[in-house]
Amino acid sequence: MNSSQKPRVRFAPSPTGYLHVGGARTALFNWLFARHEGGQLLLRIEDTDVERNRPELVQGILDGLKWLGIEWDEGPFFQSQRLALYRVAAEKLLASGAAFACYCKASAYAGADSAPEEDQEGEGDDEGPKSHKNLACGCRNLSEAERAAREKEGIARAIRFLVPKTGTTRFDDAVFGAREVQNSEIEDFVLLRSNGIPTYQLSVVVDDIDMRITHVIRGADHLSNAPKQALIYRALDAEPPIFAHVPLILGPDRTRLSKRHGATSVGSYADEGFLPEAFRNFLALLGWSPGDDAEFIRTSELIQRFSLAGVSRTNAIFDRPKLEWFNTQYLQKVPVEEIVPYVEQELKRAGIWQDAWAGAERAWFAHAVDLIRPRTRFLGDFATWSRAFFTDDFELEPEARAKFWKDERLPGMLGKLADALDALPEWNHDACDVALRALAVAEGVKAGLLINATRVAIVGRAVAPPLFETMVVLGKETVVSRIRRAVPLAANAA
RNA sequence: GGCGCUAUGGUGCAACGGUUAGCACGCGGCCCUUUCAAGGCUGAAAUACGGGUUCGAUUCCCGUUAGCGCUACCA
Repeated sequence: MNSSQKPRVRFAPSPTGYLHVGGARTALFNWLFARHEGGQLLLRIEDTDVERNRPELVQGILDGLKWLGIEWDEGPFFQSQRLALYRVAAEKLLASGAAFACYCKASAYAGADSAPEEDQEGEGDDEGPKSHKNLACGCRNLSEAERAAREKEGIARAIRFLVPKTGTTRFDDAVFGAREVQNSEIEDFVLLRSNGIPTYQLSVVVDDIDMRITHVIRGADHLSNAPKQALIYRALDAEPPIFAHVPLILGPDRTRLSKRHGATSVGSYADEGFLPEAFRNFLALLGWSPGDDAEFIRTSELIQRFSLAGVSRTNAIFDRPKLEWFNTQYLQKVPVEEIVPYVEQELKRAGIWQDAWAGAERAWFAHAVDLIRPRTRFLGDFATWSRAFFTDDFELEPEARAKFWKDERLPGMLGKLADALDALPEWNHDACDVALRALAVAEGVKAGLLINATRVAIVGRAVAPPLFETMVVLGKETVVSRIRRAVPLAANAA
């Protein structure tokens, strides 16, 4: 009944690029907040910039959110399909006197990239739009006659908000506290462009009112937009929501994250083999803290502990090594069953998946994954260095052969080992262990020499799980034949 | 330039007037050891600077500096 009391938040990306780390973090905070409060999360695509819109990017954003495990309760809504709503609001504001018609020509900035930068030091400081505080547009003083004249001329009209010259505007921010800004510092911003399309300031407010959004959680780069929006809310007879501006995520060079920082789209992290939950955990701790030293926090607990009060006010730098650390932690600490599906996906991608592993050999598969995972860093590791666990089609790493097949007695010993193992009545860890060590004693070598050489023979790598457990997982037949196959190769190496 | 926000080791966070300033990543060392990880122990490493307020400041106030944001008919 009182579901209307529950918070409603939204994630509102604009399809001008892929879903990047910063956006993902904003989406995550919105989602954690909604789940924690038992509220709703809406997804809204802010595609009012016809110039830079890339409709084909929308799907990528949705995919990124899905990979992250962030599900929304309503939407996606597209602002491009709600244009009438914004025009009505703009007209209403015009009629009430809160806004005025502007006939200035849209500033000629078509050249997109910043012109030569006004870097001349001693400029006359009286020219140019940003040279001084002439924030009020001249059109606000147009007489009725002047206005009519321009209309007659057919000059396209934009609608600007008539910002009061005095007084202050206040709003609440759950992160930055109660804020108050001088109206004299706010320019007469555009609400509706001369082409009839609303600007961000208008559409965001109209939608947030219409969608009954209670908390606006977004990047701190919008902090200075909040007062303008609060002005619109009140002019529209609505109460502003509670804002929560979260600090920005910067690249290692302390500048805003962008393409030049390499992989910044969440999709690239999926491709690299990160687990969504590890990524979430990492992201959650960028600009938020549960209040204590906890770091490995599973998503369910993140939801329980999330609070806007824990959001910090300082920008955070994206630390890739720490992200990788979280990934290894999840790869090895979470119950195996949880990562088995990801490994399955990975092996399918590599073309070495066998359906039996999801059926009759399910337990075997989980065991193999469990054996391998302590040394994995990315999901891809299951199809690369530990490939030999799943297919006979694997390479014997040259470096591994060079390192562990130096001794010229090895070919002979490997042959004897294969025979001894083959003769084993029982195939288990201890039996293999005893057989190998007995041979080492008989041959007068350290067990380590044989162990390392055998590891290379059966999995092709110097870096792999403990040998005897590996033997058990691989099975007698495979182990024996791989060792025999290695004998001549070891002879060459030595 | 104007307005605003921020400021704890290299990085991410704790300490919300009184701690030998804590944890984690990364880096070094040691242990463990069957390779490599993981794990355990351990070392180096921080309150930007200057003024206040206070018995006492990382913490509150002011200034400086630095970084970031906004300053578009982009979001």
